[in-house]
Amino acid sequence: MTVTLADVAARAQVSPATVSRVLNGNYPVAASTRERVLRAVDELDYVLNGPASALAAATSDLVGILVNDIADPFFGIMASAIQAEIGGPGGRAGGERLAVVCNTGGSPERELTYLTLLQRQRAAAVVLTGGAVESAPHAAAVTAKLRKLSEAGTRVVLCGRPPAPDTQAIALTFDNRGGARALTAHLIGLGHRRLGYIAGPEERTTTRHRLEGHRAALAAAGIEEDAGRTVYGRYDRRSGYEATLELLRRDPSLTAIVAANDSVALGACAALRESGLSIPGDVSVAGFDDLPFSIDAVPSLTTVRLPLAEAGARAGRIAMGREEPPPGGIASVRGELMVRGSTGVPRG
Amino acid sequence: MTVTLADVAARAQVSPATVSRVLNGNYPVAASTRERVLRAVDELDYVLNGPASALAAATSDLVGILVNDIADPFFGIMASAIQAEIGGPGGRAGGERLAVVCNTGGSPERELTYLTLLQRQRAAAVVLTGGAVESAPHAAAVTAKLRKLSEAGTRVVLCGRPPAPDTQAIALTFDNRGGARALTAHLIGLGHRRLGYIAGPEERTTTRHRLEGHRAALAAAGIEEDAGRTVYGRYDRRSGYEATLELLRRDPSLTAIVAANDSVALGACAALRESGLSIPGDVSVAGFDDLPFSIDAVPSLTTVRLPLAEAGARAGRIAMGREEPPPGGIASVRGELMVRGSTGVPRG
DNA sequence: CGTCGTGCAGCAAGCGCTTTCTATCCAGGG
DNA sequence: CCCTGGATAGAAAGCGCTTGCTGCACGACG
Repeated sequence: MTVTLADVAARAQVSPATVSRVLNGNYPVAASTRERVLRAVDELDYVLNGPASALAAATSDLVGILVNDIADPFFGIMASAIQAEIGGPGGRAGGERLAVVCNTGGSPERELTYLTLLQRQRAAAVVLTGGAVESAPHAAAVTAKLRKLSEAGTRVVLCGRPPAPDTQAIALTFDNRGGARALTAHLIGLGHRRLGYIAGPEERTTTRHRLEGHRAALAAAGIEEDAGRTVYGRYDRRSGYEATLELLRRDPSLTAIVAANDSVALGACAALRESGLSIPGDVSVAGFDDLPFSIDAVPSLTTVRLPLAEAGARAGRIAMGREEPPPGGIASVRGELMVRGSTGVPRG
Repeated sequence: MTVTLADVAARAQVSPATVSRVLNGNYPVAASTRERVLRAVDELDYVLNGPASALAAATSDLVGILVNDIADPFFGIMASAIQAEIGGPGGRAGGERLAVVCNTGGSPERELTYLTLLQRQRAAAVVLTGGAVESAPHAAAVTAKLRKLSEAGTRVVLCGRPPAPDTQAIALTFDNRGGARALTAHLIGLGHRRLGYIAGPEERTTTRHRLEGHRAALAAAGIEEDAGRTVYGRYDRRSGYEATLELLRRDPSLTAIVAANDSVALGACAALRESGLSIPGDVSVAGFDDLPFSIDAVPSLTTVRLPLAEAGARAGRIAMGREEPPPGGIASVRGELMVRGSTGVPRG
């Protein structure tokens, strides 16, 4: 029924071994023979059996990209960049690889299961993007998995995710702490003293680091911390909307709101507007990430730009062994403060 | 080095066959035996060799999801919904499948290559999302590929993509024509007579259908068509920005701009604002898709909501054989007109 | 003119798993 | 007490491909 290597060999009047070598091109084959084989492949419309060759060669051309939320452009942009470098089809010539993105939905179990699935497929490389969940048992499980993957020859790269100690994994981390600190410092410099903070989900590294940066800036300015001014939520618009209402209820005198990311900030803007407050006249708002839509918000969003595409591309290249990993296997990628219309001097 | 089925068998003191059966759970195995095997699996930290089992069983648990642009939430949302149904890890219990999304970047070649790669992996199912490129040779190539995939037992589902005749593929198409028509009709009803249209890339089915709907509404209202009022671009913000400037140059008296999608509409809004025109006071703007950020635009965007998540979920279920395909293998999914702040009565 | 090196092609042994067919065991039934 | 059959477990034959090694020309060299 299905065409196999042997069929091609028969048609080209050569041995299966020769066909295999023509297809893999890593062994001398006479030009005339090669041509004959190629013609046969074409005529029979032959497609290599992936599992069979992966089994025989003990390697596969699968590369996994794990993301927390594929519907979020933050991950989409990184995934897109990573994948462009992996080659996927159409990358640079040679070794066609199947770059696949796996959506964990932020769930530790799914993350682990995907890792197992990729291990099962003997993936050539795996790139994990975005923040990690901080629960100790989960972290340990992931570490163990990553170690095992490395041992099996799978290259592991972390992109926008903190390093995994005791692991061979290369890490490209975002300087969330520094970015957040600069952002809040900017607000403080403008004169703000009562700032609300809308954090992401607890137990996420990204959430913690950004919050720490925010608090560091506060502390540096001698502003005492008020636990009531921090609300945890998710990394989406809705969360920003609700959290803002809550913050306003707790303290109507807030003059600025710092959001965990741009989507959250957009939700915050919506809530403020509906509450009859102007931005930045009554309340300044700041986001994080600088996703494409942020510049289109009205007023446009002050935020911290993360070089998502660049970092992704680099991670992809490292995963393919086309770029030297950073010294020590760890590199920190800085964000850039983008001051725009949504932040201003506080009223009165 | 690596643990194999045989190792597990040895440790559990059973035959490899039994281990396989325990793992696949489709053959009676005594409870005590099962337990012993499972313990051995655990102790040895055994991970099934995917390629090997795919080869032996002649099926794999890979499911491919093709998208045009993974950084675009339009696709992200669909992909996410599809994948949630595929199961991926964490779906419903049983057969864990590796749902992978492949980013074609809108390129026909990459689409084809990915299809081949998936065929090579003997994928269990493939879901193609979004519009197709209309070039005849490409369409023929895709059709041939899809047919071959079906023959090989891969289930093929099209989501938000026109049907592929002469193919077994199930199609869930969006009624782009109808939605676009309703949208433009709404504008006409408001009193607009001079409307600009920013289309997507030419040669895309989605582009053509939306444009056809727009023109149908125009024709129905007896408004003569002016080719100069249509500009082609890409499906992104930038394109909307530039196209708007171009439209304004060609005819400063436009009272409305209909965009190919929401991102384009956002770009249009930015261009209008910078040109000193108010929305919808001077010019009304409408988008398409109703992506999450559209409601946050200021003013919020009038658009056509496409049930991306619902359609994706359904496509996913059909791909898994968990839902009956629609009669005839084709279903049309309607959009819903969302009238919001960005459209209004044209100025005097 | 014999021999060795080189360049290509083929042989055959797996890769690790699934699955058909067969063997075994034990409970009942005749 | 022997036979039948249901319930489990095992033996072994591949699945389609890769690759180390062998085989065989042919030209060059001594």
